[in-house]
Amino acid sequence: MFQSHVVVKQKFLTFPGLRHAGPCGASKDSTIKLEADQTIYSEGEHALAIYQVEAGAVRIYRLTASGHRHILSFCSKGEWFGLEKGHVRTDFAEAVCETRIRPFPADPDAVISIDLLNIALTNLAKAQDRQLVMTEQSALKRVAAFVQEMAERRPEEPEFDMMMSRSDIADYLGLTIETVARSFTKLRDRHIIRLNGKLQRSVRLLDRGALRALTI
Amino acid sequence: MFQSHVVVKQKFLTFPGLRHAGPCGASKDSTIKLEADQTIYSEGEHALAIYQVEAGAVRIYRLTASGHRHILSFCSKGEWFGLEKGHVRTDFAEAVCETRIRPFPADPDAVISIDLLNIALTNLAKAQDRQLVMTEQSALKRVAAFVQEMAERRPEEPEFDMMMSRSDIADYLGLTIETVARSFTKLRDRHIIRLNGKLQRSVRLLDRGALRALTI
DNA sequence: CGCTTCATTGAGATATGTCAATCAGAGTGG
DNA sequence: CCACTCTGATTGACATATCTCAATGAAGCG
Repeated sequence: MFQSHVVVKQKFLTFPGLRHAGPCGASKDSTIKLEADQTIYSEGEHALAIYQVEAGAVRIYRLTASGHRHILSFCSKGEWFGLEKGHVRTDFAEAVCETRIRPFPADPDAVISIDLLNIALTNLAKAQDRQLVMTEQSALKRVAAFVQEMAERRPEEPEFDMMMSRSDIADYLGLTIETVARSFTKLRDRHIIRLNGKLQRSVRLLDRGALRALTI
Repeated sequence: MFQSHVVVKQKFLTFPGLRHAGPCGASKDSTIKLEADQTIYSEGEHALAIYQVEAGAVRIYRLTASGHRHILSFCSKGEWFGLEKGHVRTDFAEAVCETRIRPFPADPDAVISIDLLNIALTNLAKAQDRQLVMTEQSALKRVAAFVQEMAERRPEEPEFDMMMSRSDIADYLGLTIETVARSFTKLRDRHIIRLNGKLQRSVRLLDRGALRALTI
């Protein structure tokens, strides 16, 4: 058992984000710029920092013993990741696309102002919501829930870019790439969404009601 | 944004567990005795307390809009539940069998000693582990993972009682009762477990290695 | 133009859901 | 004691959704 503040001090003894001090590394405002697929941290590493996404998206995943990748969550602007129970990373974090993140905080004293409990509870709530989505048997519903989740992150924009590949989505929803593609096709054929762009990752919502109906 | 300690004080203004002050209610050592299936709290209620299980087991679940029950977690001896992000319950908590729980803490000053962050992170880690189990496509593997989870809670005992019904297990693993029963039969036929008792809820592990192999 | 990558589509195999019947144990009442 | 019922678990037969394997399509790039 340990107290929150003790944990904090243990976690942030050293300046986080050192591995990113390359050409794509931290600028003087302490944000870190990442290219697509660049690793932020890996399983087994010492957990030195938590991060907040400033732009782009991050995937948090684990590798099963059988070598399958399971994506636990996607984090986009404003969301926090990297808060762990122990001092060792249990998962991997990578940029989905060109991304900017902020390690937080470098200063052990400043960290007291971060509400770690709130971050943990927010992530817990999301993990629980996802559990419900995963047990929805229908692949179409899972994909619909995913689109809904992505759409909610940009409530104002009529069209948005999902950024992640079909493979990412499949590993997130526990489906195969083919089933994900078929589900997107169904949503398109039912005039619920329109897909645009080279990689069909740009989504325009045509029928929010129908989408929402699928997620319930 | 709020600080942990502020949350604590808001959460515990009143003495928790008032609804349990019946014949099965709190004794003077503040533990609460519950019969099987007795409700601890329900969705929509004001969150007044967190709880620790002293004996028995508790199921935490949600009801989907379509009326399906999804069990988020089972909590057994020593485990904490009822810590929520907001002030309103988002799920239901019920005793699986005859159960004893301790509301914690009644005193706003004593609560400071509870490591809420640790509880939240423990629950988060469990929720994430479960995500991996849920996306294991094979029903047999999910049931094996469930048996493994139950067995780990009693590492010393050669035989243990699962307490929960096939229906509970199905709602936990995102399967049907029939598939759960078939999976248990397979585990029995492969001499991995032996099932005993009227309701076949008592499990004796015959081949831990084979069980573990299924969960990987 | 060939090559690569990512997405889509098709055909067949398989696991799980659905519906229905049966079984085992406990309790109840005659 | 025996028939009856009730509950929870199991088993069977069939339908179907998703996975698997394979082919095709579309866009970018050397």
